[in-house]
Amino acid sequence: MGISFSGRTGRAPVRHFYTRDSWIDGRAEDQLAQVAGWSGMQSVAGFPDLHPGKFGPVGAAFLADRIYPQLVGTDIGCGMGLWRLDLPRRKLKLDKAAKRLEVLERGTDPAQAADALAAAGLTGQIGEAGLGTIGGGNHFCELQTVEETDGTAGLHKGDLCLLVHSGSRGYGAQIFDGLEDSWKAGFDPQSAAGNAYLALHARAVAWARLNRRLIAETAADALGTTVTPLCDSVHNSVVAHQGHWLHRKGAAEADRGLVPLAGSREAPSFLLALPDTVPEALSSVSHGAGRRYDRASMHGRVRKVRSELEALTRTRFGGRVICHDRDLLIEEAGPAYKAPEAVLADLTAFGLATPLARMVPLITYKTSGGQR
DNA sequence: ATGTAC
Repeated sequence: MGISFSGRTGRAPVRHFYTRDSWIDGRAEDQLAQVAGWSGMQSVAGFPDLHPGKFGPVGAAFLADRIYPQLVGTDIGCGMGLWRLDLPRRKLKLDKAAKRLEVLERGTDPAQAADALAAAGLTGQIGEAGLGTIGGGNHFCELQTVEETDGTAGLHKGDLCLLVHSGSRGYGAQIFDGLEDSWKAGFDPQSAAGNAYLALHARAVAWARLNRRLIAETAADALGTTVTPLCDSVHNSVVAHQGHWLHRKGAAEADRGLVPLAGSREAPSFLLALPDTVPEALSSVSHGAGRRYDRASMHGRVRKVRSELEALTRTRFGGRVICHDRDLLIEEAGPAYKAPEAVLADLTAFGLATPLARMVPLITYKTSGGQR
């Protein structure tokens, strides 16, 4: 028994929006319960892509009367954007396109980056380095083709799309790392520290959004075409929500209409429509399939012989994976992820989402760089 | 997650 002076005492309610059909790591559920006991926590929602994270689980939303930067993490503003490519499938030569996407390695050139940042209202102390680059980990730029759709989102069967998963690169990390350790672990939103963090957080979100757009535009330009934006959804952030602070960690915004649900290089992705009619889901929804196996354990699941590594660069859709970093190729292999179909089935069963389109990967671009 | 800490 204890006394808390910050609103709710005791454990916040935890709602999970998944069934036993979506494989959930018990350690992630332990993390969910643990965070529900943090000071000022009001309500917690876990989604079917739930998996363990560093300070708390990924694939969850947390409503609190305090701000917890560590729940957002270092990659403030990370998200997924989907663009339709103005290029017919028949004009696409896979290997040639894969080669052309190597321009993504360079990022936006400094002069153009400065202009783009200024146009986005981002001036002053702000990182230009890294703008227009994908980054590491689970980030990618994926060329996909629409296999199935009802046409309502302006997509048609056979259309080409770009799904970009990236974030605020060094800029967001610099903001998080610059916080006092005690602030990382939570602070009062009314404090000067709270306001300073929220201002920097807003800049990182804008930076990350711009980054995804520049990646899509650069990729389209390299392929000799242009893009039309469909949606862009942030999944690492904190925003004001019903008089409290809503933290999303690997959870997409369900109050902005459409979001992409990323599959993997070996599984389809979906475009979702979101009714946002279930208050306990905290206006949030899954951002992807979610990890099944952690990075370290993936190394024990792949035999490091040339034939097996080579096989990881070809997908069951006849697609290509461009990843010249051997460790990353293994850690992000298809089997590392849950089945997005199971995640989608749970989301629809709980009334959180309706699929509008199903896309399969043709080129999953990670990096042309060497080993790490 | 990070022009990466140990």
